[in-house]
Amino acid sequence: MNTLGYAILSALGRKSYSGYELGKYLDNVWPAKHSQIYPLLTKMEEKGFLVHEIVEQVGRPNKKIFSITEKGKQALEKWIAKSPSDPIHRDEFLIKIYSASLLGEENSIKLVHERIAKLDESIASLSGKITEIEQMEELETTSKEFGRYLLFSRKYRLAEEEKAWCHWVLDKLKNKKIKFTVLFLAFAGRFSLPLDVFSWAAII
Amino acid sequence: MNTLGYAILSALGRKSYSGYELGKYLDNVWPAKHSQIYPLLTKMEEKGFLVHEIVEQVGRPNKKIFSITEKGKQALEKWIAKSPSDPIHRDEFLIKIYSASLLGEENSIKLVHERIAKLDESIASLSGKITEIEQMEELETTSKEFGRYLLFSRKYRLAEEEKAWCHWVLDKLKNKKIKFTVLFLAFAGRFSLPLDVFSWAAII
DNA sequence: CTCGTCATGTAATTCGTTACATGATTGA
DNA sequence: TCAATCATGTAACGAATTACATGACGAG
Repeated sequence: MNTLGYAILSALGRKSYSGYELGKYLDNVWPAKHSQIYPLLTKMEEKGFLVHEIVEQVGRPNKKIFSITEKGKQALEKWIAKSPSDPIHRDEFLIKIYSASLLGEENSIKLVHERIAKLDESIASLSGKITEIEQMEELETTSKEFGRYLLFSRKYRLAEEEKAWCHWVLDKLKNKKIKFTVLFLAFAGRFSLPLDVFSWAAII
Repeated sequence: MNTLGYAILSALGRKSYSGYELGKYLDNVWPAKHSQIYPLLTKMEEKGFLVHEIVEQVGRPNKKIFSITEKGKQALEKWIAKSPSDPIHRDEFLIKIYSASLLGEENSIKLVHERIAKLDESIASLSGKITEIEQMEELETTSKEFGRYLLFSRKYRLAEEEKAWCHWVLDKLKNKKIKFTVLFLAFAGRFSLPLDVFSWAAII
C-alpha cells in the first residue's frame, strides 16, 4: 500500500469517515483528489483493511462510512513504527519569487502581498479551529482531538512565520538602499533576538 | 509546459547550468529526479526555449551546459506574471504524529526527536549558506544571489519555527505526567498530608 | 439562476519514482 | 574497499490530476 493508504488508515484509526470527508481531512497531511481516494478505499476494503456501511440520507446522496478493521490497525501500527520519509514541498510561489528581478519591483511586491493575503486567510481559519479545540476540557494526549490540535498548531505557527518572512522580503524590496538595516533584520531573525526591530531601524 | 519546465527556466534565467546541477537547485523549489529532468531538457530545447553546449572535462564525464533563449525568457516572464497555484506539502511525519496515541508516549517522543535532528541538520547547512551570501558586498535585489538568499532565509526561518513547535509538542507529551502529580498533590492537601510547600513547588 | 456543498464513481492523461545502464574519481 | 560525487540517459511502473458523469439542496 502507498502513503495515501496509510494516511487514510490513520484518519480512520480515530473516527470513521466517508470518502468525501476523508478528502477534506487529508488536505492537512497528504492532499488527494476524490478520484484517487474512492478507488483506493475499494481496494483497501478488498484487502480487509476497511469495512463500510451505507448511511442513507434525505435530501442529499447516501454515503459510505468506512471503518478500520483489526487487520488495518495492525498494518497502520507497523507502518507508523518505521521512520518517516522526507517531506515534499512543491511551491510555484518560490519559483516566482526566485525570479523576482524579472518581475520588476512593483510586481514582486504585489506577488508577496498576495501571499500574505492567503496566509492571513489560513491563519484566521486555523486560529478559529484551534480555540475551538482548546475550549474543550480534557485535552489529553490520548484524546480524539489531540492529533488535529498538534497539526493545526503547527500549520498556524508556520503560517505566522512565513508571513513575518514576507514582510521582511517586502522591506528588502522597498528599502533596497538601506542595506545595514536589512542585514540587521536578517541577523536578528536568525538568532531570534527579542528586540523591537523597528525601533532599532529607527535608531539607525 | 509544466511547472518543472518553468522552474528550470527560472534557474537558467540567472545562470546556465547542466542538468545535473539543475537537479540540486530544484530541490529548493520543485524537487525532481534526473530521470525527469533530462528528457524535459531535450524537449524544451526542441521547442526552442533552451540551447546547450558541451563542456569537455578531464577525469569526469562531459557535461551539457544549458542556457535560456529569448523565446524561453518570454515564456518565463509570461508564466511568472500569472498568480501562483497553491503549494503542495506531503509529509509522512504529520500522518504519524497525528496517530501519536497509537505509538505510545515513548515512541512519540522519539519520533519528534528525530524530526528535531533533521531540522538541526538543515538549519546548520542553511545558516552556512546564508552567511556565505551575506559576506558578499552589494547584495542588491537584482543580484544573482538575491533569489537564493530569499529562499534560504525562508527555509531557515521555517525550520527554526518548526523546531520550536517540536519542543512545544515534547512539552505537551511529557507534561501529561505532571498533571497527575499536581492532582495527587491537591488530593494529598485535602487530607493535610505532611508535604511542605517547597517540595511541592520543586516538583512542579 | 448560478454557484458551492454534498456525494460517489470511472477514464484518460500527465507527472513522478524506481530500476536499468555505464563508468571514472575521490575521500573515509 | 565501499560509498559518494560527477554525469547522462531510457524504460517500466505507480501516483496524481483533469475531465467525464450524475443529481439534489440551499444560499445569494
